[in-house]
Formats: sequence, structure tokens, C-alpha cells
Amino acid sequence: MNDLTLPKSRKLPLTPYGSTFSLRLCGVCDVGGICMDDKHREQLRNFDAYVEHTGSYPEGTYLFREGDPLTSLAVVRTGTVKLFVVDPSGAEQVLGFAQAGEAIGLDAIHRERHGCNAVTLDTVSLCQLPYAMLNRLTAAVPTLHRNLLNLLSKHIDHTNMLIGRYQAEQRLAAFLVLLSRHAERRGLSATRLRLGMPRTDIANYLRLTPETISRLLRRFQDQHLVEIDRREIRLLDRAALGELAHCILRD
Amino acid sequence: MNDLTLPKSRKLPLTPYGSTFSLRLCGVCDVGGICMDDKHREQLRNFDAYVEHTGSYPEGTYLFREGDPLTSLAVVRTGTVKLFVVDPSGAEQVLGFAQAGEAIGLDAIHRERHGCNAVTLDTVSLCQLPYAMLNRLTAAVPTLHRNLLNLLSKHIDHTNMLIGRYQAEQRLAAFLVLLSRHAERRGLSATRLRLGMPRTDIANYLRLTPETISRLLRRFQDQHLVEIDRREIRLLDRAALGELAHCILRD
DNA sequence: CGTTCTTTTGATAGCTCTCAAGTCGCGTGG
DNA sequence: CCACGCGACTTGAGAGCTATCAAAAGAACG
Repeated sequence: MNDLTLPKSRKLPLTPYGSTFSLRLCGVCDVGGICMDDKHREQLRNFDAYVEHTGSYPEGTYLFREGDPLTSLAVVRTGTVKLFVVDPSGAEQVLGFAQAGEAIGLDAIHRERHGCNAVTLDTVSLCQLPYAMLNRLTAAVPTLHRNLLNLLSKHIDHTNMLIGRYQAEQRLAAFLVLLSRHAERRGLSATRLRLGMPRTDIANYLRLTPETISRLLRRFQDQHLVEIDRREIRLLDRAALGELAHCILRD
Repeated sequence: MNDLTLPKSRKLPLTPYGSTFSLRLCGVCDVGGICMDDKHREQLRNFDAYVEHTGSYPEGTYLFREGDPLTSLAVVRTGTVKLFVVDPSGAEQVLGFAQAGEAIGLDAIHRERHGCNAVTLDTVSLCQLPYAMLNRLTAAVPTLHRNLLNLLSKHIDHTNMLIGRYQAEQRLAAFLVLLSRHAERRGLSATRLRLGMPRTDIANYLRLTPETISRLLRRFQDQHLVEIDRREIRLLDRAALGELAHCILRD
């Protein structure tokens, strides 16, 4: 991993509040669209707070690193962010991928320092709520705190699903189905997916090896479950994939 | 698993607020001792809220089940609670064990329904904060909300450590070290541990099999790292165990 | 058009599981 | 007090899944 892309604590650039582009996205944002709510926007103004809609970060940008102080709660607007830690032996452990509408940095709240690294896998833009505002905003915007609790709680619920001892096949199927659902919820195609990350990162995230991922994708293709062209994936039989992932997704 | 110990939604008995016994424990409670703080206690009274210090539940009692509405946020006072889900094939997946000072039911917040089952592994007593109070309390007790966020955030941080692809040996070592630290933090012996759960549950939690646990414990014993008598464990060389678990615990 | 990274494919090894049997501890009842 | 039965735990042998190692093919980039 190239860690020289950016100096350690890059100051994130500010851009004027709001844009037609972000308006569309905020409707499906995990934070609950609080930024665009007129009533709340007014309250935010009272605090001199801006939700910063940042411009684009190129691939390989470190948004934060383990140990960095928590400066802002960010939500991915476009692109894919990889969250990972590096264990003492130097091995990378991918904790997850954040895409449009997903918040990053939540695990940093209790220490006010980030517990993992966040790097962009492609061109990424963010919405950011300065962390210093958070406590001040709480009193004025009750729903914000509620939303935060929900986000964290949901995150725990979600990881509970992924920590089980499942087979590689089930893991990968679940991964694909979740990607598909995420795209669907964001108004994109549920069958034509674009993997935002290399096989190595998928493998690491699923606690498998790239070779295993490759072999499984081939098998899925042979079984006419998917059609693969590089990082473009067509889900031919999401039902069957869902069946494979049934024990993980539990639905 | 015997699931007939209690009817499905047992009404938890109320007991008068406070006791000398719980006073000792609240100092190390993960919720931050908010219950016993005189200032906050007064505020709690204003809301007609009682933190219920419940009596003891016998082994095998279901404190809640998956899908149950979230009625109260509970903290374990004494004993061990097993948290687990049951996947569609009927297989149990242990998510964790909660001991003195640890909160249970946090993952239920975003749905207001429990996402897992909680069963007592021995005689257990709890502190409970009725969930209906939570939102009302927030405004009056700012630190409470903060504590909640911290708890959830910490939980995420914690699971991040456990979801990696590690070897059985490292997993078990980490498990023992964490148990030891927990005991130490609670003022108990850091070297003489009592496992509150059977091997099968440890195995399930660590995504291993009881046989593997058994073999590993034997190996640890042969290497003079531990001394085992049934569920009593003496850590003879915590440093060495910590070394084994280094890649997981990262300290 | 070479360099580099990603991905694929094959052969082999290893860790942990599975299956099976046996041991141990403990509560029950004779 | 002892026999019995049950569940928890241990131990052994073999199988299976996935990792590891190795190599080559394929894209991406300048």
C-alpha cells in the first residue's frame, strides 16, 4: 500500500454549502438527510456550522489514519472508501467499504481518535460535519443524536452478521447481494454492479485470499449466477445468490 | 439449548433503587456510574425513573430473545450472559459474553427490537434502565447520551479486533487475555479466572470447535502458559499469551 | 511497447473440522 | 455408599476447505 499519497493530516478543503447534486443524494443518506432539512439548516447556521460538501479526492487519498484526532464525521457522497487497520506484523485488515450515503469514522467517537485508516479506492467526494459541532448540535437538533445512535447500533447489528464462521462461498454471495441491495437503495441497477475495489481487498475483507475469490467467481459464473468482466459484475440470479447467503443475511 | 426456562417476555421484577452491593460495582460500570451520581439521581427521580437493580436470574434464563421489543437497557451486575443468534439452519452463533459492568442490548436501539438472544449462563443480576426513559433523560442528562455513544462506538472498535482472520491459537490467547483484563479491571484476580461458559460456547464464539479449544488448552498447559482444572484457569504466563494475541489485541 | 499491478490457474500443504470413541464429573436414585 | 446416566470434556484418525506457493496471462499506464 502506497502511504505517501498525502501528508499525514491533510486539511480537508471547504466548499460552499449545498449543490443540486448533493440534494439528490441526501435523500438516501444514512445520516437521515438532516443536512438538507430547512429547519435544521437554519439551526446549523446559528452555530456557524457548515456541513462541508467537499470536492473530489483522487484514488489513494488517505482521508484519515489510525490515531488521527476525529475532526469530522463524514459521509461518502460518491466513490468508494476502504476502511482498514494494520496489525503489528504489518498485515492489512480490511474492515469494510463505505459507499454513497455511508458514514465513516463512527468508531472513533469514544476516543475522539480514529481507530482505523480510510483510503479512497477511486475518486471520492464527501459530506462532512465538523466533530466539534456535534455536542453543540445535539441540544438543538434532537434527531441528530438519535440518528447517530441508530447509525452506530445498525453498524453493530451489521457486523454481527459478518463475523460468523461461514464458508467462502456463502461469504462472497452475501457480499454480492449486499452490494446489489446498496445499489438498488441508491436508485442504481441492482443487477449491474461495479466493484469499486480490487480482488485483494475483497478477499481481505471476507477473510479469504484473492485466489479463493477468483476461483469462486469463476464457479459462480459457470453456474450462471453471475457474469463477470473485470470489475463489472452482472447478477444473473440474485435469488440463488441470496439462497447461498441465506445463513448470513438471514432473510 | 433449553428454551422453556421462562415464558417469552418475562416481566422483570422491580427492586428498590440502590444497594451497598451495587454501589461497589457501579464504580466500574461501562455506563459510567451515571446511576449513582447524586446529581443525576435527582434528575432521574424527576422523571419517575428508576434504574432497576434486579434480583438474580437462574442459569438458563432468557433475558430477551431476538425480535423482542427493547424494553430496557441492561448492565450485568453479577454472572455471565451469553449473547447469540440462531441462523436459519438452526445453528447457534455466539456473539459474545457479557460480564459485570457490561451492557447488553445495545444493538437493538436502531430497531427498538433485539437482534439477538440473551441467556444467563449462571446466576445473574442486572441493572436496568427502562428504555422508554432514554429519550426523556437525554435532555436532562447530557453525559448519558455521550456515554451511550461511547459504549456503542467502543463496541464497534472492539468487534473490529475480533473479526480478523487469525489462527485458533491467537484467538484463544486473546480471549483469555481479555477475560483476565476484564477481571483485573473489576478488582478480581488477573491470573485466576473462572470460565463462566462451557467449551462449546467458547468455541462457537471464537468460530472454532470444542475439540480445537480442548486441544489448544492442552497445548497451552504443556507449554506452561496456563493451568487448567475444569473451568478454573490459572494464567501462568500472561505475557506470553499476550504475545500470541499481539496481532489481535494490538498492544 | 515494456513495466507493473491485477487476476487467473494449477499443484500442494496445512489448519481445523468432522466423526468416533472414550473419559471424567456430577446429580440421581437405588 | 454405590450404580447409573447424562452432559461436558478429551483424545485420536482421517477428510475437507482454504491457504500457500508458483507461474503465467491479462489489463493499465506511461
